[in-house]
Amino acid sequence: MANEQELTSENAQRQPPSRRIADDLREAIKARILGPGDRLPSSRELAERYTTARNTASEAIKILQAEGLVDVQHGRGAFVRGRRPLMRLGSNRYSRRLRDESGLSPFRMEATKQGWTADVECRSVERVTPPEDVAERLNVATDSNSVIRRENWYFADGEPAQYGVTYIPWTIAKGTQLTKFGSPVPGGIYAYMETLGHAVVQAREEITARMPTPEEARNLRVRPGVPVIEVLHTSVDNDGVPFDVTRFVLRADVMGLDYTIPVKD
Amino acid sequence: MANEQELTSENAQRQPPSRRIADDLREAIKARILGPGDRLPSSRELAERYTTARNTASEAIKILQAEGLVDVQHGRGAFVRGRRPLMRLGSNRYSRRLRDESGLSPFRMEATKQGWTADVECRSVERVTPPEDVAERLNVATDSNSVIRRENWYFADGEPAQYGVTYIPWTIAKGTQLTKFGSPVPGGIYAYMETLGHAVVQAREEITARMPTPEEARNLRVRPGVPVIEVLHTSVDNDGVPFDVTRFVLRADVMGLDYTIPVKD
DNA sequence: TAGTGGTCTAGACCACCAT
DNA sequence: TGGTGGTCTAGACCACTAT
Repeated sequence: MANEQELTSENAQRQPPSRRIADDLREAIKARILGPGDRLPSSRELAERYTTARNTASEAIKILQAEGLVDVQHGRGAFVRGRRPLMRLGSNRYSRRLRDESGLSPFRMEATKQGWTADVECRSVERVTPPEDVAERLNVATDSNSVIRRENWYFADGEPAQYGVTYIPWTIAKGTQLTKFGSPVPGGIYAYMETLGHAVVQAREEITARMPTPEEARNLRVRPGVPVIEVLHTSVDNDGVPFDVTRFVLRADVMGLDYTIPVKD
Repeated sequence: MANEQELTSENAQRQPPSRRIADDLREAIKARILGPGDRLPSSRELAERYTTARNTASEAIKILQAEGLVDVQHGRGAFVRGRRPLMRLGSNRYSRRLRDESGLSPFRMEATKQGWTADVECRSVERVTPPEDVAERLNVATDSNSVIRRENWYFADGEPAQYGVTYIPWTIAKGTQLTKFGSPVPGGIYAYMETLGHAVVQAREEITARMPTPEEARNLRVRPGVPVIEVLHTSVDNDGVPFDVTRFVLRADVMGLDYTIPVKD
């Protein structure tokens, strides 16, 4: 149990009690009086200590939760979050040489290299009409079944870490393994696409961050206060033709991105 | 004013009322019954409509706020958020040619090209001891005043969009304009560094996302429910020497990143 | 079973915004 | 001024976790 301390401070009396309590706790966390993994005082305890209603103490804890500082567990308590493990994606994840050396798909390669167990699960493969932003990048029509959609889920040490929805023009996927469920070859989709004459020569990645939808929160098992990173990836082959767009959604508490880019003159 | 509608639905009776209200509102937003900019029913109105306490209705609105779906304004109401403007950073932002053509620093170049007015404000320049992760990347000692720290704030159309804290080894900055307040030349720091023999030949950018600290939220003026993107940038010159590390923090509701990367074999 | 968080009620006061 | 959100109180019941 985390030890007691003089958590009180005379910060801004004009602040509402819930903020004040949150401030005190935040300071205690920063000062390492409450270290990673430590349990915060219970809401009842805080309420008593600050002579407020329990509601108010709960509000304070919610504030820290929304800041991503603590991890609240029903029936157990609120715990100080440890620093993020930060698993990163390299920028040469599509390099053929690296793939050939390891025989692994990009995600498996990154994960195992960093000491995680990796699992990839194909959830669905269907022919659909693409969303607008995808259609734009692939140069396909938005009003017909012009693409194959493949949904994959990625796990690190058994925990969901990201998912990706890949769109491939039907004109490319037609009659190939890409229309079938599961990975076409052990090396992943890109290894297979290369045998079809589409090697990744250039990639564009558009990155945004946002809060997860409730569905994403449920499926990725992210707790409140953890954002997701969305990466819209486009692969371009040696003819300058975009042949795949994938929307990745990563848990920001587990994953980050790491790019090394040459700067042209 | 947003019009009325049958917002109720018989979704999961087992859910707490606040969730149920939030679900209904979320659906209405997705269905465009409540479009961007529309005002949600007030907490009092919701409470009456669902026969709950106002507290409960407020909770529901807070849920949507935390999801980044609505923007709550004190004394005015809760409004449906529009889609993000998405201002993006190019990957060749450090290209010398582009800089020479425009005479602008990277941020100004990006912003003006996309139709924004750009402002950059130098907040402070001091000699300090670097944080650990920065020292690691710069190969400097962590226990002395081994770096110059420069803090810049960036505004798009007058609104804060990001800030950046740059660290440069003292051995490089010593005796140069870099130790002085403000931008050394109109083209920005990198234009100046190039005259010192340090051209950016390679850049590494490590990207994570998280919720803002209260201080960041205040200064960047982000509303609750909006994450920030953190970019740890490292510049490497033609001798392979890292000569600058900058930690950028971007508002995720205004900015995104856009990388185009060549994939080597 | 005792302790924890989750959520609710009913009413209250304050601060902010528009008119 | 009347409507809006922000927050508080005091007490209650439920669900989950540990023992």
